[in-house]
Amino acid sequence: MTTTSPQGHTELLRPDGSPVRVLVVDDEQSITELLSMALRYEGWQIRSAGDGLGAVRTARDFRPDAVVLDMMLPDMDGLSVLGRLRRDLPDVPVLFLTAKDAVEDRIAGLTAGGDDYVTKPFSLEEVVARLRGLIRRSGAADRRSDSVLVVGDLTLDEDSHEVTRGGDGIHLTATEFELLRFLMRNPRRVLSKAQILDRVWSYDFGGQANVVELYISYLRRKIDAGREPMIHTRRGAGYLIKPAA
Amino acid sequence: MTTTSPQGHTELLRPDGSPVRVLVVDDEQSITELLSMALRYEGWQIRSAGDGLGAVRTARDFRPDAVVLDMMLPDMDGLSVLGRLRRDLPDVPVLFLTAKDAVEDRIAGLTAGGDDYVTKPFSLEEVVARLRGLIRRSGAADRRSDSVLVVGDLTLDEDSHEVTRGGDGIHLTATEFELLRFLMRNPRRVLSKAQILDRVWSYDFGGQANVVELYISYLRRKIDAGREPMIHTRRGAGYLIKPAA
DNA sequence: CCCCAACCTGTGATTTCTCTGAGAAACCCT
DNA sequence: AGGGTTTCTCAGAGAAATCACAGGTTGGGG
Repeated sequence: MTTTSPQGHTELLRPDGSPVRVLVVDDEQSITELLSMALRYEGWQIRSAGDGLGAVRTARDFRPDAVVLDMMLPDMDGLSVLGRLRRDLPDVPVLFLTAKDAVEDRIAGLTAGGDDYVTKPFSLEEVVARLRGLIRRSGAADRRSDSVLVVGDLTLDEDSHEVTRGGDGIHLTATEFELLRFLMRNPRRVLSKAQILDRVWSYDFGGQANVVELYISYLRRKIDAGREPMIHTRRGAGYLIKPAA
Repeated sequence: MTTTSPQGHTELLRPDGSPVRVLVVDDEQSITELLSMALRYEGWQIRSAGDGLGAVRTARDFRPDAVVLDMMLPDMDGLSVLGRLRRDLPDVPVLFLTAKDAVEDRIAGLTAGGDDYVTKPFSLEEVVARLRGLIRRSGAADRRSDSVLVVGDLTLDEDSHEVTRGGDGIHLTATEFELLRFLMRNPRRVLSKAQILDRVWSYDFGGQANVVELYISYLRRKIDAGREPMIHTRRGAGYLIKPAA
């Protein structure tokens, strides 16, 4: 089952129609706050914990549909937390947060059970997309919602990373793909450059705000090239995407 | 009967449509957890036990369609467990886990009856593949789903390990075969290097993640050589296989 | 109708990611 | 033990992606 969220895109719901529940675990409060805010915006119900013990305790009565778990916690290591979580909630999917330069071998085995991970610093779009994927595949959401976004004759497949316009395949880079996904998840809505920067670029991006203009330019070249444009500028406000019609 | 699993590939179901049940027996908890996670992800229902007695007791009321049994248990030796299991469930197929240097001839005798074994450290793809084979042949799954994966003009036979492209036979090494099988069981899906490493390489592999790149390179040489490529790189995301069309 | 802020986009430096050759070590079969 | 095969590390070449910068363009308020 899906319904329309305050943000305008379809959201996942549990079989009984109640919102999806996500537990966020990180010791840096700025991170839990950032994530909580972003995930609530998805229409999900969020709880957070700052350490492993709190996570296990919270999970027990909150019974989340998914967990976002930092691998680096003050009191226990990520794997122990995982083990304890799994004792109470054997099927809950977990999205791990790891440091970019963290030893790769810590990652080993984490995705084996269908779990997933993102490296810090992450972009919110990436976290949300992966979480949606995990929840979708775990069956916690009752609709086997498919992974394809459609706006007009433009399609974007989140599984295969395939993008087509009018049937023609279009190759996008990773950043272009995320930007387009964000636009397509919010069709007909004006998104400011600040919003785009906050969602699509990682939270520690320190560069020039005009990367957004640049990447919009790239996208137009690939998506609107010689066709009825779908990406529109609202001067002073931001950008929006809508069907060419 | 088959249906589409959360992962997108077809899964085995019992004649009455209920999920396949598998009992996992190992004294190392990290192993039972790893296996439970991976096998649940196949859509199967999993119970685990840490010793022979627990295994026999659990089997009695769980009535699994297959058992994964470590030969090295603290309380009894593998053969006794097997004997007791067979008293309650005469036909259940068993996948033995053995140490690499275990006495081969003993195993050989065991597998004569249709059982199978893998050596530790194993790869999850291998365990899953063997289990699928056992369950398929035992008739617990109602469709004798055939053992050939097909993507475009590429075929891979899980029983005979035969691989062909456009009718031509292709010789693959064991690792190449497992990698290709994993790709073909997830066609049109981007699989990250981490996912591939977690599924195709053994759980204790501590090496460089670029073995994946290397083996993709080998596969391309053998499968895509001079033809329309089927293996594609999604830079920054992973690899996927799809029909050349 | 003019001007300026906002926006667009070409260029190229830098960084990141991927591919693959060469060779060492392990393995296997006889 | 010996030769062929397989697995894997290492490292360099090459390709692709990201981004800063800057000059050009546009649109709308005054």
